[in-house]
Amino acid sequence: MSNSKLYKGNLSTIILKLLSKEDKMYGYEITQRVKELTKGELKITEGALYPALHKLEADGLLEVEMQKVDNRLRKYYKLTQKGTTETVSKLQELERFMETMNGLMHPKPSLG
Amino acid sequence: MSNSKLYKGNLSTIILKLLSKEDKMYGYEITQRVKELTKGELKITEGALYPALHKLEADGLLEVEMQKVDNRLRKYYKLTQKGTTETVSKLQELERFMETMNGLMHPKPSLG
DNA sequence: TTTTTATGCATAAGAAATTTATGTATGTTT
DNA sequence: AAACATACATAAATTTCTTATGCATAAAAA
Repeated sequence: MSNSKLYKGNLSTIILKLLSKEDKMYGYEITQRVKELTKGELKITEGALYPALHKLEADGLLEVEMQKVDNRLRKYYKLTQKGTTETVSKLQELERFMETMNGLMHPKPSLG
Repeated sequence: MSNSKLYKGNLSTIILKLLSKEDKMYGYEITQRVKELTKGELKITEGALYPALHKLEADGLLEVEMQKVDNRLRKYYKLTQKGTTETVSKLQELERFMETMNGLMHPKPSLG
């Protein structure tokens, strides 16, 4: 991912989230979707994306289905059962992280 | 930092933010303050904190002032001019990141 | 009174995630 | 013919963090 180092550690969560509402996606599609959704703010690099996908597959969270379209090979990924479960917990973790960071950045003055 | 890998890349921003409203703080104090503010969610480890402080100092964002309290040595850090400027831009970057992540996690269905 | 916990700093080895730089290949646009 | 878009992949280097130590003083607990 370019643009910033802030996104570190969230790539797999982003991938899982996208797949949780799309049934199946291929790598290049993911990079484009993220670019769209973030209005160009977040650009996932291939060097980060593909190893991440491979790891998610190796961990049993994603499964692969090859498909040839227009003479180009696409590698479609979809969530496994385990992946679906993991996605829920990863998203909860992320929400919690966001709240925690928010609490740090905008602390309420204690009333004590 | 323990608990999660999500916080990666944000440690220096957290440090700068705390110092921006405190004039000066020492390392141990920072770990305790973060623990308080996050209700124990985020625990900064020394292995992460001290190298981060040293880097911020090396980059000219922080300056040091030693002080002996109760026979124990404290190393107080405070923002330099450059550090104050950097803090503003780092905080803006973080806000933007949070909004971007939010947009990814809770996309508004396009009306097109 | 000895051990644990708290305070306070520091570094070093290893792991994890990413950036940057490549490489291959096809198809479309300029 | 060259550049750009599509589509995958890997490898070296970098950054950042965890885990494991190490030193030192002081208070609390066993």
